[in-house]
Amino acid sequence: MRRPTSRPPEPSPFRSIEDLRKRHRGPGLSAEDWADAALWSLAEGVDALSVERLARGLGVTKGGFYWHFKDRADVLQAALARWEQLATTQFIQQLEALPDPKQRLHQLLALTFDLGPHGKIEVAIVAGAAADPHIQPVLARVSQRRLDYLVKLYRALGLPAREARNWALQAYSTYVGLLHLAIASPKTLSSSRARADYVQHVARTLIPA
Amino acid sequence: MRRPTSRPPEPSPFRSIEDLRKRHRGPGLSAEDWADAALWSLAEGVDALSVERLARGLGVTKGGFYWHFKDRADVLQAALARWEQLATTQFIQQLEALPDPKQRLHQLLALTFDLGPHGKIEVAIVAGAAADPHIQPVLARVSQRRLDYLVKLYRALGLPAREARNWALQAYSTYVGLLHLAIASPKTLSSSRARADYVQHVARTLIPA
DNA sequence: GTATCCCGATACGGTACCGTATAGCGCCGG
DNA sequence: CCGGCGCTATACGGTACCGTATCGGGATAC
Repeated sequence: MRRPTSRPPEPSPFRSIEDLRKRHRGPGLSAEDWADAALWSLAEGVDALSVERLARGLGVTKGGFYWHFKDRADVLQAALARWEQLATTQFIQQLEALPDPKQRLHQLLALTFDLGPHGKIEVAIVAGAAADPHIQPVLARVSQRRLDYLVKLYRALGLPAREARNWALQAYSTYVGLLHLAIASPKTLSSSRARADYVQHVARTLIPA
Repeated sequence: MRRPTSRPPEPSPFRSIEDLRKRHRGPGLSAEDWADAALWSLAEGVDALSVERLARGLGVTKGGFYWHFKDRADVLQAALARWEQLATTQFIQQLEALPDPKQRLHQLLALTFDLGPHGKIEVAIVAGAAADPHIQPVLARVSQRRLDYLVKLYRALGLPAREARNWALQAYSTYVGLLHLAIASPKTLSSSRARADYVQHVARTLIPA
């Protein structure tokens, strides 16, 4: 690793348009290419993310890796930073577009319980790798932000602080449990019919009013 | 590994009284000693369970390990078999002692939400290592049995099959979510005051009648 | 008191990683 | 057109495991 010239402050997980332009002028891989590959590799488990395996997956040797990153923890952190962004800010901003709190809560359930394209990553990180020392602090921040947002939603429904906290905890726990079931009991809730039925049930019980 | 003489069929995780008597006649370690150590080591994560680390922890070298077990997967399976017993049969039998279904459900919540001495192992396996290839099949069986039992409980309350299934799924998801929070957000619900409050809330919302 | 069983010590070869060092190639700017 | 920048290939030494083989010693059983 020499990395003598320019690199942005690095917590920002998305590059600007200019950066995207400059990309791929040569056949070489950028730091973002490695970080992206690392993020997708994370879906196979944290242990699956190894420098040499990453390089093999990209069709190169690990030679260039240490030009971009200090070590394995460095690229892991970069990948997790991108996920953290996806998992909190971006997601919350989507919901903030809706006006009615109750509507937001419904939308929240519909969105989260219908695992999207990033679902595999979400499952792998939250339900599958929570105990990893590298994951844990990131997960702590993500959970906190999600819980805080849920509390805010329930408070907007008119609930007192303590009640809102309990509802938020329960709602988030239920969500995490669903992620867990994707691993522990994949055939349960495999049919979209059963899923829809379950979501409807959860929506009834998790929205107090 | 020679292991030429007696060893029981091995899925049975608990030894008989006679076996316990015969134990510790010499300073040597028995297969159960290794399996116990493996189970406790599991609380530190699945990767933490390695043959040589286990031996170091027991103050010996790995020399004798392969006399008892075929390989690492063998002792892991033995440890998980013991946990599977604790996590399903024994637990369910405790509850079956109570007569009233509703009472059972309350007791279930009180017991599970107050993580006992085996709580660390439960958290580590269910919330921390679900994705591990060795854990996954065990976890699938455990989840299935727990869910089946919950469905049975809710049906005993008079709910139709479909409803009971949804309630059972939600109840178990909420429980798994709590385990997850022990990792992802340890300081939340750290005070027994907040825990009790939350359990009470959950009891209210997870018991339909 | 001796044989046998149980189990630990030691040593070995193999795999999969890690991080470092160094040399080389294509491309782009001057 | 050429030097350096960006990136890669190769090679190396180190760590932590794995599973195997073999020797040895203490306890027990007879």
